[in-house]
Amino acid sequence: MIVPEIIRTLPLFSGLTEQERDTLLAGGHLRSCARGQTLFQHGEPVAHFYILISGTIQLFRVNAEGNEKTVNVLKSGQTLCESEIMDSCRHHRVTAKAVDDCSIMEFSVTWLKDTAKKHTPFALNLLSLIAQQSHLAEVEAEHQATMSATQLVACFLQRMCVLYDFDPAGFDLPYSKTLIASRLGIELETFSRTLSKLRENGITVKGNSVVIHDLQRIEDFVCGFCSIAEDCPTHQALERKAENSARPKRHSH
Amino acid sequence: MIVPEIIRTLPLFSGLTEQERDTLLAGGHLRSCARGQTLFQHGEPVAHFYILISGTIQLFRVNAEGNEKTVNVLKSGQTLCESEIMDSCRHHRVTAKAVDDCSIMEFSVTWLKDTAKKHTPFALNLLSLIAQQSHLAEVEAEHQATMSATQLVACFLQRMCVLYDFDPAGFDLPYSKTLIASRLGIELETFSRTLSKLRENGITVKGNSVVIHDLQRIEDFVCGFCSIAEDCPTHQALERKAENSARPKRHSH
DNA sequence: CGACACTTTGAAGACGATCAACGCCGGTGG
DNA sequence: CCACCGGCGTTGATCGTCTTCAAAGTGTCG
Repeated sequence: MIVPEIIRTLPLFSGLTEQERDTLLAGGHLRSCARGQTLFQHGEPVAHFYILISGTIQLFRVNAEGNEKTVNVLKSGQTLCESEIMDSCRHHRVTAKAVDDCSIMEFSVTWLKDTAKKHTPFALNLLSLIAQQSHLAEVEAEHQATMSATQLVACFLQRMCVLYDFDPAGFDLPYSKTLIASRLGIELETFSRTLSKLRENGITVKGNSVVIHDLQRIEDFVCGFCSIAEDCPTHQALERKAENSARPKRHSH
Repeated sequence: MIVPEIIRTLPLFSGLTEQERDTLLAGGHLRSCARGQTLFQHGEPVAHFYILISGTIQLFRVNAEGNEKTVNVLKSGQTLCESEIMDSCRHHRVTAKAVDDCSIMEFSVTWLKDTAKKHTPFALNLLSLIAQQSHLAEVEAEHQATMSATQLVACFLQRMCVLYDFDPAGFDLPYSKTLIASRLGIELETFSRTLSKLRENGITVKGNSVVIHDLQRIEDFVCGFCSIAEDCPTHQALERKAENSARPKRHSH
C-alpha cells in the first residue's frame, strides 16, 4: 500500500519505526467522500477512526430549531472521532460532512483501541493530541464568553495563518464566509459587518482575499482579551512568522 | 501511607491491582491549601500533577483589563494539570486558587509521564479522562455560542445535580453566586436577573437554596438548544435520577 | 452597632440577532 | 445570446438581550 505523504509526517506516529507504522497503517483503508456527502451523522453508532488525507470536513450539530452550529472545520492531517472512541462514546456527537472532495483513511474502532494498548508511544501521542484539542476547546469557550464578534473574527484570521501556514500579508480564505460565521457562532450578517470594523484595525478583506497589515496591532486587539499571552501556541507561531518575514527571503516567486 | 477513600474509587486507577495503585500513590504526597491561597499561577512553570482530595478549587485567567474569567471550579476527586503535562506545556495556562480549605495529593510531572508510559491501563484511563474533558469543553463552547444567559444558568443547575449528586427537588449552591456567574462568563447582575426568569420556568432560587420543580420542563428548555440529546451524559444521569426518585426510597432520613 | 462582602434592583447604552431588500455571480435553459 | 434562477454576501432598520454604572438591600462577624 502507498502511504500518503501527509500521514508519514503525522505526530501521531512519531516514536514508532517506519516498519511498525506501515504495519499499523495496513489495518486501515483509503476511501473518498465527495463534496456535500455525509461521512457520518449525529446519533449513528461510532464505527471508525478517520485521518483526513485531503479536502475539508465540517463537523456540526443541528438543534431543535433546525439551526446548524459548526463545531469544527478540519483540514488534511487532522483526525476524526479519536475523542469519542477513547471516551467509549457509542454514538456520534456530531455530523461530519465533506465541504470539498475528500480522501480519508478509515480504521476500525478496535484498531485505535488496540494500537493505543499495544504501542505506548502511540498512546502518548494520542494523549498529547487529545490534550491539545481539549485546551483549544477550553480557550474557545473562554473566547466565546469574553470576546466581541469583531475580536472573534480577528482571532480566527490569525489562527488561520498558523493552521494553514498562510502569509499574513496576503492569503485567501480556505472556505466560505457562511461556514466561517457558523464556525464562530455568529450570524453571517454580523460577520460581514465585523469586516468593515476590522478595516479600521488593519485587516482588509475583499472577497476571499485577506491582508493583515499590522500583525502586532491585531495581536494587541485580540490578545489583550485573549490573555493567554506568552504561552499561547498561536502567539508563538505568529512571532516566528514575523521573525521570518523580517529577514530577506531566499526564494521569491 | 493512608490512601484517602476518594482516591480508591477514582476511575483513573481502575484496571490496576491495589498493590500497583498503592505503590504508585506512594510517589506523591499530601498537602493542604488554605482558603484563598494560590496553588499555582498563570505563567509559572508546570511542576506537579494534583488530585483534589477535599475542598473546592477555582481555575481562572486574568486578562489585560484585569477581569477574571473562571475557567473551571473543581471538587474532590478531580485532577489538575494532566492536560498541560501530557501536552508538554511548560507553563501554567491558568491560576488555581482554593475557594475552601483544600487537601490535595501532589505528584511530580515525571511521575505522571512515567506512570502513563509504564502502566497501559493508567494511560488508557488518562486518555479517557482527557477525552471527556475535551468533550465537555467543546459542549461548553457551543453553549456559550448558542444559549441565552437564562439557559446557561438552567443548564448549570442541572449539571450541578449530576456532578455533586444533589437531589433536584432541593439543594444548596456549593459556592457563591459571584463565582458561578464568573464560571458561566456572565455578569453577576445578569445572573441575578436570570433567577427571576427561571422562576417562571419552574426553578426557585432563594439565597443559596435551589428547588427544581419540573425537571422535564427544564430539560426541554435547555436541551432544545443543547441538541446533545440522548448521548449527553448529563441527560442520561438526570434520567437515572428521575427513575430513582420515582421509586419509593429505601432509607429516608 | 458598624464594617464589609455579597447580592439585588433600576436605568441607560452597546452589541448582536433578525427580517427584509438588494447586488453579484455562475449556471441553465430557452 | 439573453433571461432567469439560486447560492452567496452586503447593507439597512428594528428589536431583544446583556453589560455597565449607580444605588440600595441583606447578611455575617467583629
